Amino acid sequence: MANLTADDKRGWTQNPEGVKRDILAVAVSEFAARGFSRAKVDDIVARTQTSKRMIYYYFGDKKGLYTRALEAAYLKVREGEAALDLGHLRPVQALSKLVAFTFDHHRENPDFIRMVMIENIHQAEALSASETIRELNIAAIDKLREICERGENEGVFRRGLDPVALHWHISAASFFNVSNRPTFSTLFGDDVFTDDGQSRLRIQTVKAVLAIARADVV
Amino acid sequence: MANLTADDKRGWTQNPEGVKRDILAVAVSEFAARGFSRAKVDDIVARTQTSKRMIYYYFGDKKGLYTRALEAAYLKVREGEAALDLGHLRPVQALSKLVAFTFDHHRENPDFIRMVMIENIHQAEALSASETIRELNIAAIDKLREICERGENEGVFRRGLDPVALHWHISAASFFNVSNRPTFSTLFGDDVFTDDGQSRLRIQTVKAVLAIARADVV
DNA sequence: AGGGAAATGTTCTTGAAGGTACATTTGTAT
DNA sequence: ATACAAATGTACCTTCAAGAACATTTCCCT
Repeated sequence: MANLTADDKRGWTQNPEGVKRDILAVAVSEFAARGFSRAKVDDIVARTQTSKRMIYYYFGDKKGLYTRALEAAYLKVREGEAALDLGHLRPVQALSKLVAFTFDHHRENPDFIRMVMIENIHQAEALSASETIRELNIAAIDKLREICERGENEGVFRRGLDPVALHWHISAASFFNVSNRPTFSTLFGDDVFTDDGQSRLRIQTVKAVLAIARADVV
Repeated sequence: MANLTADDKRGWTQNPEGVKRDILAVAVSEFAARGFSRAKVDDIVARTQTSKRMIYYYFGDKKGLYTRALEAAYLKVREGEAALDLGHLRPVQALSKLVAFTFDHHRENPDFIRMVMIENIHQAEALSASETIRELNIAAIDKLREICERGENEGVFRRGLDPVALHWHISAASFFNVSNRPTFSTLFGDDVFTDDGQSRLRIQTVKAVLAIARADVV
């Protein structure tokens, strides 16, 4: 029963890649929803077309599956980011667009956010071990660094602007917006999470980041 | 062996309040460090002067202990905030001070931050059930609301400024700074977490929030 | 002083969940 | 067509950890 594409009249068909994809997709969703310990291998398998056996066959153990799921989540998100083209925009516009995009992109990928939350709870143990992910993120910041350089050269951004610090600010808002929604809305209501509220927050976040970057803001 | 204050020559002395405090303090630290499922009741008890029996006697079950630990963490942090006096400052200075204070205060209370992270992973289940905590937070935002009103009246802040949205921005930076340190430093290095880096981030965060609030920023 | 309630110590039970053993089928190379 | 490796199915085992049972001591009230 390990076939995802079609046929199964009798017995089963081998489909290693399909099985792996199937398991990984469910694992991301399950780990993201419940965290490492609360996610149960049996539950993951139940949402799969395959058997528990295959998880251990392909991923070794629960920890191995988790690590691969984390990588898969990063890969998917970074792929989405790669589509963004900012090269033709002036620095201020490019930065504004990057912030707004990141804000929306994080909103659209709650599973990714939650995987990162879980990693942080676990002191980034699995993340540290993954060379793959480190490379992905270096690429992610290069885009921002290029904008900073152009902005400085044109004199519209402060000199000595640190792209990493800027990335920190952009991430903080965009990440917190998703990660802390449960507690925040419980304590302060849902207003900032309505469409209008989110739209206001996005604008404010752009303004806040520009205030840090621009040379003409006191 | 359940005495925290002094004597134990033979047998033991009853000390209900001390025992509860002892358990709660360890529970906060343990839950914050490992999350709900990975925190083990036996481990908590091991760091305590009491026995497992007492946890179930006073807190019912693990979940009950967790809820009380969450409340304890909130209480402690909100107490620290209450010490902050802003009434005599002009709005811009008051807001600046509040932001800088929050930034530092979150840094100094990583256990609280981590408890909130865990709550968010768990969809704020325990938080929703706690009336106590809700009240604490309403009080927390009143201070900010008062600053906003004064600032609007003096014409230095925009009209229609939403204190909750402002709180969102302040929290986002201050919270993310602690919550995402493990993954962020793994991916982008420790620079922003050195004393100098943190000092720069704090200044930038103040500037960013002011840019949102002030009437004279484009 | 003594009796009942509150607090604490000690030991055991049990279920869930991660992981393994063993068996079988499918695909592929010669 | 056959033999071997890869892929999958099924059933079981083991351990860990939450919580309960049972026993004892301390405190307070009259």
